Amino acid sequence: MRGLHADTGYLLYRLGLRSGQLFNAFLQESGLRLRHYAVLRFLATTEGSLQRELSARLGYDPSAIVGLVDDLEKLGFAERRPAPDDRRSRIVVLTENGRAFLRDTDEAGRRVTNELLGPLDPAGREALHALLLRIAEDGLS
Amino acid sequence: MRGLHADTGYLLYRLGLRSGQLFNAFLQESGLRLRHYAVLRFLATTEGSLQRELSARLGYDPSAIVGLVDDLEKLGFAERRPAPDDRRSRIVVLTENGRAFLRDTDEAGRRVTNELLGPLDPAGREALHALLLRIAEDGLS
DNA sequence: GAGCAATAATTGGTGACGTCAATAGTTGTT
DNA sequence: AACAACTATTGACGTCACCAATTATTGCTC
Repeated sequence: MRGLHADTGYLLYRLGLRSGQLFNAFLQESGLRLRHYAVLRFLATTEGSLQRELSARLGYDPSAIVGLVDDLEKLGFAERRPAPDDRRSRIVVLTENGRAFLRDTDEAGRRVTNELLGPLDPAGREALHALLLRIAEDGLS
Repeated sequence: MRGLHADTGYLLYRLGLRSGQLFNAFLQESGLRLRHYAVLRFLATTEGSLQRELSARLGYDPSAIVGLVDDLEKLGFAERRPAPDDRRSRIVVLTENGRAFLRDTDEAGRRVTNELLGPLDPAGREALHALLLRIAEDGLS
């Protein structure tokens, strides 16, 4: 009989949970949650994105994007702009406040990752990241 | 500005989600979910365990354990027995049916893991598992 | 150019899940 | 004998993933 942690998939599941919890705890003081942060980080790479695009790239349901962008707009971190070529679409862009927030929290985010990856040396972290990326590319954005 | 997948913690979070979804899909036909499966697998390693112990080792809230063991009892995969030395405690043990279920689904579980780790060669999987184990030992059971 | 399928954002509902507070029964301690 | 600590349990609340339906708009097609 295989042990509890003999399965890589199960390990991933459990560690993913813990990772999400750590991130959410760190974001709590900002009034945001992990999902908001993911949207912000994605917006920072795109110079404006359709909500449909956010949904596809982040893997969140379109209906989830609505509320997330709502919250970010309320905080002044992002805003919806009409798409010039398609009036169905909204283009979500990062505001200057949003950019500042990302700058301010960047270091704290790193601390969280450090805590999570505690027992790993730099080489181990590098290796882990590379392996996860290879899995993620197969299905995730 | 760091990219979306530049952060190992976030990657872990997203892949953990996907892993959980895959496992749940595979378990759906059995009427169980991932959490039940985790309990069964843990029970298979212990020859009887207090609910309190299940909670601590699996990281689920004590109140969650109640429902999980209820379900497993209904399916005949586990049963509660009174603890001889402490009448507050119940000892949860795997039944023969539960053991058979684990045997039957073991191979299907491996298939799920294979799907998840698709792009990785055996050496990569081995390395990933070792790295995850080292992280897991620091906090998880 | 009128009708129609497809699409973007949105709303609403359902079930799983993590978390916390409270309770009943039991144990150990003082 | 009284009281703090502990086990299992119940209940409530908010978040989240998932799915169906709706509105406004676009592009296709006949």
